[in-house]
Amino acid sequence: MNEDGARVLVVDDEPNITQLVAMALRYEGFTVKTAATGRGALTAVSRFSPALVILDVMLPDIDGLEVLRRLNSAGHKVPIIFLTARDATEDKVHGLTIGGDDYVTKPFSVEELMARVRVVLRRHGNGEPESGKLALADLELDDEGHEVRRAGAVVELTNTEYRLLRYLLANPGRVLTRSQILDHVWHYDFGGDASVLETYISYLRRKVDGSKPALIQTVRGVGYVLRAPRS
Amino acid sequence: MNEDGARVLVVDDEPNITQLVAMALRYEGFTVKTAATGRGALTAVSRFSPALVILDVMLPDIDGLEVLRRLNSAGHKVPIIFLTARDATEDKVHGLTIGGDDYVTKPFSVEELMARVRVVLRRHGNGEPESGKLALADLELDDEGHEVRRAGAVVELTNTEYRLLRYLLANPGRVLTRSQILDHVWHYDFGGDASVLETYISYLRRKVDGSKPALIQTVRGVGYVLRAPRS
DNA sequence: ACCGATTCTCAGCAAAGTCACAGGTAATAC
DNA sequence: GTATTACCTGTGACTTTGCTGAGAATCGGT
Repeated sequence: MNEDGARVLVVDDEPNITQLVAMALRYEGFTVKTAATGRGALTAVSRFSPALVILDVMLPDIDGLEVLRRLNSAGHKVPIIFLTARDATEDKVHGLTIGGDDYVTKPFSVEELMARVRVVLRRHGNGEPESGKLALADLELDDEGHEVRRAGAVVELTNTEYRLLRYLLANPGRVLTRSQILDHVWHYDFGGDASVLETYISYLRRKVDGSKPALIQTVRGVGYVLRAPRS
Repeated sequence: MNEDGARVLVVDDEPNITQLVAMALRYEGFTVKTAATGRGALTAVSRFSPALVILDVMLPDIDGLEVLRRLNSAGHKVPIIFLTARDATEDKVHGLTIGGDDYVTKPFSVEELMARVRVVLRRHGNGEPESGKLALADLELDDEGHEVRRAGAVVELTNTEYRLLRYLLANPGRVLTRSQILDHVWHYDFGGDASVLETYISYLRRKVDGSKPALIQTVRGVGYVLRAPRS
């Protein structure tokens, strides 16, 4: 997927999160290391020299922004994606992430974070050499422009619709269970009614499948697949 | 089947369940340990370091979700499949299954649970390197796409039909007794009339064998086999 | 603080799947 | 050949699952 797998360092004090993120990154072919503290992050950066750091702002010892400052003054130019709670600090992070950096508010969905990772790595010429496009039959999805086309015509999607479609499209012909989809596309602590998924499938069908042959297929009792209509 | 047999830990307070599940897993080539309590699970994880834990949510001492939390905060990165009653707690489980985790509602069928085990282990790159496909003569079954083909043509099956066929196909040429089949394919507490099986064999014959040479064969007084018609 | 867009809940409906039953057919025993 | 048993399959009631519309809650931008 990535030639040799770009190196990514994930720093968070909750093992839940590092585990979740590390797994998703490995699945996409990256080489991943994790750390739980600011100090740990600093040493890991110099030892592991990652192409990207995913860094929680709140850490038990040195906070994430301080880590950024120290990395900068030590001359390390690694891009960072901050993880931050959705509150006032958000603005502070905003101000400081002027480099190639970015930030994602907790709780995020896996698809959301992976999207940022792709953007940041591409911007640094480090990422996958892939086109950033997914396609199946006459359906195309372009990550760069965040655009979807069916038979050449642009389809306007909301963010959630887009992430859902992207996840399905990234696994063509493979049945994804409800819980897999909910785990990838919805916030990791989403505790709500699992029927949102059905609602969004319904939205997607209306917008993407419309009158055309149906690509989004239900596998009753199991989940959903995206696949070219058979015969 | 699995190279050296990945280790799986099964935790439930009903010995019935642990026995049933352990047996099925051993049959598939896994190395299995069981525990009956949350504490037991925690120590077993550190001693046995399984590649997967199957964990009941309701346990006499520490509940399953708490076990997950403790494992995480202890830095153990083992994926978990939760067993849960089909009620409101289902949603709660969702929020916490953020890793590569999954859940199965009780009462489940063995085939159902094994399907999840395969998915989770594959997702973690731990599982069998197998293709996820089964075949016999011109009959193919593809787990990823949940698709069955006979002589290349897709055969539309319901979920129960699929599980039944899969079980037969996983044991080609081997006669499976009625009770074996009922135990594997139907919910473990299925108390109904054993003649459902005949009904489903009938469905399968119509859909899979159709006009073609019959692969599904009755062994009168014993059970059923799937085997290539002998000349 | 407002307004529009988006996300999510909920409930009713429609469709599909599951299972019990019963009468029919085929195999086996005597 | 007939009786007996095991198995097959059509019918239909019941259950489960998924789809969709309507509207409440939330988010985001001005």
